[in-house]
Amino acid sequence: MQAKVLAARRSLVLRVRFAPSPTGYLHIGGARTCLFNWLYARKHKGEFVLRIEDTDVARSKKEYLDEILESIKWLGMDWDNIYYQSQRFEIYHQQAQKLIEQGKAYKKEGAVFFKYEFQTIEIDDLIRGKITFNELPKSEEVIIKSDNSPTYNFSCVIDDALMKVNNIIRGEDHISNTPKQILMYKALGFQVPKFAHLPLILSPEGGRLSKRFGATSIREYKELGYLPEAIANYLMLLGWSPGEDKEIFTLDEAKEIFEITDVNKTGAVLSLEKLNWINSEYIRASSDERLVGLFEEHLKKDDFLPSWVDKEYMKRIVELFKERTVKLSDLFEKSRFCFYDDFAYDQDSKSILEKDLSSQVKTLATSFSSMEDFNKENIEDVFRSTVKDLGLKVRDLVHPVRIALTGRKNGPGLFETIEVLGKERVLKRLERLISYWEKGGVDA
RNA sequence: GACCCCAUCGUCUAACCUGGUUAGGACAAGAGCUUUUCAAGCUCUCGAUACGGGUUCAAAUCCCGUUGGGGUCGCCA
Repeated sequence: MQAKVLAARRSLVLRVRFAPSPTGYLHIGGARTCLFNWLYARKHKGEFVLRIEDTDVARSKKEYLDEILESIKWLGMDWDNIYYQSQRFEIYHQQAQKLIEQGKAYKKEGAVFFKYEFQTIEIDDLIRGKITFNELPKSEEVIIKSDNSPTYNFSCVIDDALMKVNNIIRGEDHISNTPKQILMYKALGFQVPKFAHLPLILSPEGGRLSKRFGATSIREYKELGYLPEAIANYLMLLGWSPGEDKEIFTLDEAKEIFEITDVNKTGAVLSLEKLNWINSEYIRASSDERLVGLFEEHLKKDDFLPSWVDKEYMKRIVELFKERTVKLSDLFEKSRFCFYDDFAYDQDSKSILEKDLSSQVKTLATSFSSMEDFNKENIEDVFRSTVKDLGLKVRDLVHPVRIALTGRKNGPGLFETIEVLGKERVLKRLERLISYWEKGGVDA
């Protein structure tokens, strides 16, 4: 009795799944499909199942599986159940046998074919409404291959039916699989689930996101320095909107209001510009501690971090660059001068160095060297009064000094930069600029 | 080619379901303010209902067609 009640409850609860194949890394498109499934399950207090479609034993790899699972978690999702198709071959064979016995399938050339008759098929799509197929290209379909493994359409139907997946949310590229699958549901005596076909993510050139487009896997985006919340946020925005002109929102907020029926029908072009903007918003909103952690992790991985660097120093660098960081990789790139002295002066900054100001910079260095409390405010006071005494404008010295300290003409505020680098290194770098002028424009 | 899906600024979208908005927002672009540069921030500008027919007092919104774009046509998933 108890079991019966449980079984009834089990079929009532909303159940969705994400079914990745471990033959590659988790793709941007797959991640969004996963996201929408997860959101829908959480919104309706349903169950989110992960089903690993590893029937292609030759192409499936543990490395890919691990990465897919890790990416899903990294983006902020979890799952209630996980199944592996490679462990369920027995089930597929039983179901195929059932069809053979009923005369709905037959063996040929070592494979099992499912045979069906033409009929009009209607899909009641949660996103698109009614989709009608008036004809089908074939009249039979392989369900068990000659190597005994099930085909995608067959194992998919069996599993969705037996796992009681009652809402199938997947990419639009599966629409044309749906009629065959519905025929299989019916032949096997299973209840046909509801379908929702998501629009595809398109590349800016039009067409599918392909190899021509730079990064396609979640893992690559992580390595490029995108934050998981930013990617999840951006992906949700592709085809769905929380309304009220809201664009920056978390998974937690979305899972309260997400509705699959609100998803758009139109394919969405991936825009790195918008992703970058969202990422920069999240970076600016991140705590310094978190950024220091990520920064450190990255620099250690590349064996870049000098041993004298401590957490406090990292934090000051983060403060310096946070506001002008789009991706974490920018932070890594732009802050190199904070760790090493061996940078060259940028080609396009050399024009600023054309005018020889060696004596003025010497004066500045002297003023700096006699300072006791080398903090931002004092540095600014000393800098401004020195410049005034020299009869110069602030900008006359700011630009050359920035190049001396960072190698570039653009960067964070000069006085903050001077403070972070510290007196010793600042003086050393000013020396270098002076000798550059004395040697007639040759960098040491 | 056959079958199927889709159509609002360059891009993502709101308004579409339940016809009545100066068709709104964001990214990008351009201009300005601020300023030691860059960035950020603030202000402003540019910019769309693919086309043609209906239905209706009224159409981005409903219907039909055209055009355009996309997807699928594997013993891959």
